[in-house]
Amino acid sequence: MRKGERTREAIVDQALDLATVRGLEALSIGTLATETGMSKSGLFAHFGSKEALQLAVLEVASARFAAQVIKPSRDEARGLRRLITLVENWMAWANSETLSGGCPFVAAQVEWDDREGPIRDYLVWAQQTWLGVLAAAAEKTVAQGDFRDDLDTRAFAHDIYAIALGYHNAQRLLRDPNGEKYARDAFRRLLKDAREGAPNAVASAQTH
Amino acid sequence: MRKGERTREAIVDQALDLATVRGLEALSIGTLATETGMSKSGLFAHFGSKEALQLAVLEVASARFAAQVIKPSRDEARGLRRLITLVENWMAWANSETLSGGCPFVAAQVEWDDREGPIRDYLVWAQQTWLGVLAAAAEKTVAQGDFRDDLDTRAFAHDIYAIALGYHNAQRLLRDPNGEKYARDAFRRLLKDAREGAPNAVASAQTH
DNA sequence: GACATAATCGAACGTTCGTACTATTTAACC
DNA sequence: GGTTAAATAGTACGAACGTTCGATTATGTC
Repeated sequence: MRKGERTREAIVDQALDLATVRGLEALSIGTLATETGMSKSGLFAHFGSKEALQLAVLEVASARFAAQVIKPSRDEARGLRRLITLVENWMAWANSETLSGGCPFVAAQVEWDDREGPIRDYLVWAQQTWLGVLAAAAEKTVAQGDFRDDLDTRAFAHDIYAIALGYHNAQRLLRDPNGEKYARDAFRRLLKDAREGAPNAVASAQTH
Repeated sequence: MRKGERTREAIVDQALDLATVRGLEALSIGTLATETGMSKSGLFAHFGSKEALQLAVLEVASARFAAQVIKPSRDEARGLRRLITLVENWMAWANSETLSGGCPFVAAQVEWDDREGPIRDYLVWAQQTWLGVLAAAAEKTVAQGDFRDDLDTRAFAHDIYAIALGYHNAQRLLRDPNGEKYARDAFRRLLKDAREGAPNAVASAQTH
């Protein structure tokens, strides 16, 4: 029972790598078997279906995202500080060298936005969860008086997500050297707008 | 020579429809043949390769984009008016019922951002062109004094694109009823920021 | 209407796909 | 170390993939 889990993990790791580059659907059991040095059937036995393999890939991607983006942000004080760290970590994640093909969720979300089933459901759930984390951080920032209190935090989270999508596109497709600058400027503007009229607006502006 | 062109167009039209839903790579000659009531080989003869078919699909998508988004904007006065119309038309395009699977470029861009070849090249060119159109409209708006003259119009175009990506995601994947509102608000903020300190800032604000 | 050519079809190619089954090897436990 | 179960390999499957080729039908032209 031990060996199986280890190889399964190794398979999924490699599968994630392959999926970020080629896409989650183009991920094939045959090439994955060759890449891992296993037989097709031996590899297949770990999952039972391609869909289960794809879900396993998304799950390990979620775990990595949580470990690299969300978890380290807990070192920062709740509120604005943590919110900024979340975005900072997110940008690093999208550019991570361990994800040779960019953020796996961005690719999968576009791939599955017109299909029904458990994969799509998982993607929606994952993104809603992530937007919830961002919105919660914004909520806390409002409570601390660093954002104005009529801020629509769901909209705010959506806007951050849009910035990240633009960043991903500029980096991955256009290879625009200004991509990072554009994203940072957009985020700064978003923060400024959220701060406008906040109780601590002046003090907050001083620390930045 | 006439009949061939007609059927070819019909094929590509149907192919575009299929590609927006399933993706440009998942577009298969077999299913496309069934869907059009043709034989696989008869259909194939029109293109000579799958890649040529995919390029043909992108070309017709470009033509439609030009016809539905860019061309009608020429009825509007150059500058801010036209810029707003461009974005307005773009949002309508992304939601167009003729594109049952959303904007074909968004899907293809994510699909090909990690692959080399003529398809990727075309996608980059198409997007650069579109960003150029947006930037040119912004440039004109600056020249007319409706935007501040230190505005980075390339960055501005990028930001609009990011908003559109967020809009597409909210509509297609999340099916968020607030998606449109979020996008419009973000665009309004972007305009406001570009207007800040512009020569005609007050007059411009009055017309909105 | 005959002729040339364009358009389409039918059948088959070799691969790869996901999956199913049965062996065989390997690892875990007493 | 032998036994049992887990893990992997082997083989095969039907279907779909893009592509080729030769035959056949439809079209446009004189």
